[in-house]
Amino acid sequence: MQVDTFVYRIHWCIVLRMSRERRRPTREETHLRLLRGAAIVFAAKGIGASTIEDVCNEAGFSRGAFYSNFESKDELVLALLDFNLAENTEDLEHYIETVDIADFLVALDSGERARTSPLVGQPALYVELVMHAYRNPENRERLVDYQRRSFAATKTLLERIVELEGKDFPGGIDNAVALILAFDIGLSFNQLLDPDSYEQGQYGKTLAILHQLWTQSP
Amino acid sequence: MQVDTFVYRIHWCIVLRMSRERRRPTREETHLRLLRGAAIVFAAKGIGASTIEDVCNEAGFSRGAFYSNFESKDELVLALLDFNLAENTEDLEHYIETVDIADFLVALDSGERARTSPLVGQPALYVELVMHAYRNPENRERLVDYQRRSFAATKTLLERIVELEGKDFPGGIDNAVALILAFDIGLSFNQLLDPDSYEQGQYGKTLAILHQLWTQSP
DNA sequence: TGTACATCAGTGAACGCGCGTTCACTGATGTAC
DNA sequence: TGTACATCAGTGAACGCGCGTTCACTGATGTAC
Repeated sequence: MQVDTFVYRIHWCIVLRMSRERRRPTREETHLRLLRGAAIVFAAKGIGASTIEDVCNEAGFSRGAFYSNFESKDELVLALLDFNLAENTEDLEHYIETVDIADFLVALDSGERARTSPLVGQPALYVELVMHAYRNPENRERLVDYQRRSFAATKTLLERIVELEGKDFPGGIDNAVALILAFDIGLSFNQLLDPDSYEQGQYGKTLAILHQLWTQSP
Repeated sequence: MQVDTFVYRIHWCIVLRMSRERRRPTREETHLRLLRGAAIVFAAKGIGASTIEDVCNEAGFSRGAFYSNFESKDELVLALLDFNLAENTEDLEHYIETVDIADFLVALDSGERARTSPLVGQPALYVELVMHAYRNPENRERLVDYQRRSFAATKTLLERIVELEGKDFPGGIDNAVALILAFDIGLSFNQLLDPDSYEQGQYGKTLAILHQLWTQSP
């Protein structure tokens, strides 16, 4: 690139922003709004029953805009999966590495939901994504990878607790991790249809009871 | 009905069976084969992605036959739900009332899967039916009813165990039931995508560990 | 800061396939004697 | 056990709506001077 070209570019970068205001979302914004729309619509109607038009209405774009940003409906699902899982794994791994274990256990006792949950607060979307991935090899591979990272992260947390208490889990740590993760998603799943049959904070409360049973065991 | 008519009917009931053999399944058989076909197809492809034709091919009938037996696709899903839940609840309730608790606990120790599971061996179908019911009021009502009956049946089982051991669950029995049921469906759910990461008999083994932790607790 | 032009993000009408549903028909089963 | 007829379960072609996808177009943004 020649120097004069470079100077022009800098020049216009500054000038254009002042002379012509953006009247259209950036490409990145459009992409993100479509993903957010998809998350909302998929959770509400299910992936299969959601139409591209539903997603576009939710995001405020036309169907043409959708196809300018995504290859197909399948690619949208994959993109949403990647987007959510990446965000969620980072978040979880960071939390688990930095949390103070004593604080964590106190929080459990107070019934606070632990941070092990996949896509916290969107169980219906998570179930949709899992069932879709169950039938789509590419999505499946990525979701399995995510599940194993969640497993590993949770295992790290338990290892830190084991170290603190100086006491092993009967049946092995992998079993304990599997129990915690399965209870987490299973409880969310059962609460989907019948939330009234469960208490607020039941997940944390139950884990606290299990923790107590374990620490008090001979 | 006049007596001579009655006599004729009896007469032909016997005679026809010998003179003309059935070349067509009875209406009841057709109905059942369509339901079985639906169970297989729905589990494999998901309810939304399954077509009436898929179900008919699986059952060996034409689409016309389907509409002679069911009002619509939605009615098929509802019928399948009712059929499976009725069978499953009865089965579970009967098992729980008659099982010998000592035998039950021994079986647990050996890693045998307990009989609390909804639609044992068809987790994908169960998840499909739940997500469909999540969005269809009529189906939802029936599935919630089923879940509460499962809950009650499992609670009966635990009450018998509590009586046997002479010891209460910390946190209350409802909590223990919720834990067991959530762990059950959650483990099946997590195993869907990644069966290799779990051992055979992990459900029973883990429940046995929990049982032991509980009985040994002070 | 302005202008001319190129590019390209987003529009919305149109296409066509697939699927749920219908319907005229066939031949098997039920009924009456 | 046989016959005549009515009924009705199941067939498969046809219909038409809805949805994924395409495409010619518009006007906003990027580029060069």
